[in-house]
Amino acid sequence: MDDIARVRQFNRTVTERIGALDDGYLSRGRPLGQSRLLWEIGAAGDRGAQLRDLRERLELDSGYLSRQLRALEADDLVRVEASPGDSRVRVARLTPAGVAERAELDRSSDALVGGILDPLTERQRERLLAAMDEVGRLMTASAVEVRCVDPADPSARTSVAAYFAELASRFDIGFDPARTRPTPDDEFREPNGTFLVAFLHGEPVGCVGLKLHGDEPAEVKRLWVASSTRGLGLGARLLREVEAAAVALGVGVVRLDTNRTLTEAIAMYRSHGYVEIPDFNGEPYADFWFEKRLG
Amino acid sequence: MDDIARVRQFNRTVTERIGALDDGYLSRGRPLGQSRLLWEIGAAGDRGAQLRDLRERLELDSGYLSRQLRALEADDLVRVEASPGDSRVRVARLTPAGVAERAELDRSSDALVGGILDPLTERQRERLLAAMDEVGRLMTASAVEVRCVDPADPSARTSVAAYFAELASRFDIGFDPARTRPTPDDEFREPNGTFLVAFLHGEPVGCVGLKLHGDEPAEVKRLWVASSTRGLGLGARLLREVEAAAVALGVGVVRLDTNRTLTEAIAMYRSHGYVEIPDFNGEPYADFWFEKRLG
DNA sequence: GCAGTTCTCTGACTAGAGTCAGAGATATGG
DNA sequence: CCATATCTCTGACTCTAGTCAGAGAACTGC
Repeated sequence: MDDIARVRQFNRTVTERIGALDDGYLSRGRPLGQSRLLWEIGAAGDRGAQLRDLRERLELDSGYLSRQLRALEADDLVRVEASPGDSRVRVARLTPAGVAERAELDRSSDALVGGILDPLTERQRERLLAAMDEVGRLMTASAVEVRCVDPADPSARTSVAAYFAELASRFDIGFDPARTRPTPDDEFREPNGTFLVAFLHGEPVGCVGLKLHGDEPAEVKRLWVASSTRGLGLGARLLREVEAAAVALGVGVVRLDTNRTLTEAIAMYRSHGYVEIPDFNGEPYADFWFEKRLG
Repeated sequence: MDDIARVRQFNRTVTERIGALDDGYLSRGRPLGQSRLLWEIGAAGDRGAQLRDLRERLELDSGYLSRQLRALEADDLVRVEASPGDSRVRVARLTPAGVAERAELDRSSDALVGGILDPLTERQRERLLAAMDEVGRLMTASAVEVRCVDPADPSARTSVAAYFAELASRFDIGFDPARTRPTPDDEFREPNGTFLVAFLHGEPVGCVGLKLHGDEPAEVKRLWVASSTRGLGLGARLLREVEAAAVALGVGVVRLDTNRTLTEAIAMYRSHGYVEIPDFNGEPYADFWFEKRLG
């Protein structure tokens, strides 16, 4: 059976069994959309959910959301009030009856999950859960999109800020961005370089910069992966993509520096064909320097 | 994270990514239901699909199906004709345009699957596919339902017939049901015994019989698993369930006989606590006899 | 304080999915 | 051949989901 047929087969089996999980919501005699909304509002807890957040998260039309909320209010499950700060914004909260109803939804969904797990032996269950984790992880990995982005773009800014914060927490000597060798935005822009950001559901979850040095080897910098997406092979993917971008810009050799506390990164560089070289840039926070010949 | 949360997490990730596969059908500007129907009719090939089969397989209302077909006929994708044998029954076939359209649907669905697989490395892809196979297999296993059934029920009859056919093809000396020790239906009925059938999507895919012998050990017979559902642990499950049924009927010890060519079965008996004993029943086709003390 | 923007709501739609009752044609068992 | 069952079709519905335009209140920057 070829790859595509295997995915299709998976699709059939899974939608049939997992689709039943939605029935748990339907079984409470409420349209699916309203149940989902109820669940989502409850997830926000006591401080309530702002309507605009709900709209964005569930991708609902504003008129549609409004009507759904009205229906839930009519059943006394939800109360919608103006936000204290900005009274254009409205906030939805569950009533006690709504909280109870949501708990009930949870219970019937749990029961359906139980219907999948219960017929299995302990060992089968463990294997199923492990395989589910693997599928989830790899499908998430494949949902990540890497795009070339201007270094002044908000997504690049937040990525670099997160990168610096990460360094500050990992380096045994702390990290002060002012002490590192500065890289103006322009050096990460073509034709001087490039900057890639990885997005998952529209949120930046990783980045990498490339800085050209004329005929000298180019430099890979700011390689960062959000802690929420570790273990998806995203670091390696960013490295591959930045190398491809370098090749496209006519680069033959890339270099980078790294700190001794970033052990996974060091291992990754080594396993991707990077070889250690002497200090080439005098970066104060670096302990190791690597180089790779491309193509 | 507990088991249920893991399943939920899987559900979220998978429905989001896999749900996109349905969009491939929608993208052809036709309602999803009609595309699915088109696909299903095409799967039946040249001899066409009987409407009643389609109705059952897709669980459609007869009026609804009729209308959908009319729409497909209007687009000249499908032709519906009376069945030659029984002209109440009607048969749907794809026109050449329908065949082309179905191929197009396949292609756009392939492209979406590619969108999941392509961003991954070769190794990740292999791990994803293997995990998908595992999830599919175990979810199928958990969808199997084992029920106590009357031995004269059609599901029991077809199971036993398949069991005999299997023996005939596996035994090196062939198998003639007339030569084996006969077991009248009544001996598989309470209070003389019981008969369990495993169902998957309503179809029998396995069975096992239990025959009491008063104070003597009870006998497990007709343990069969359809070749389509091998590797799901269904044999072990039937064995567990028949043992539980035996205990419920007050049985303390069960026995069974088997043929030397059924090596997986023999291995399974051993690993489930069965110990070899001398011939206890003189069954002509048996080479090994086993016993297990229950509870 | 005014122009423009943001946020929510209402009203008026469309489309797909599915249900139900009953009619009409065709087979089957006695 | 007649009563009964099977199969498909039509007409008349309902519900959910979702879209679009525009009104009105509240905020923001100048």
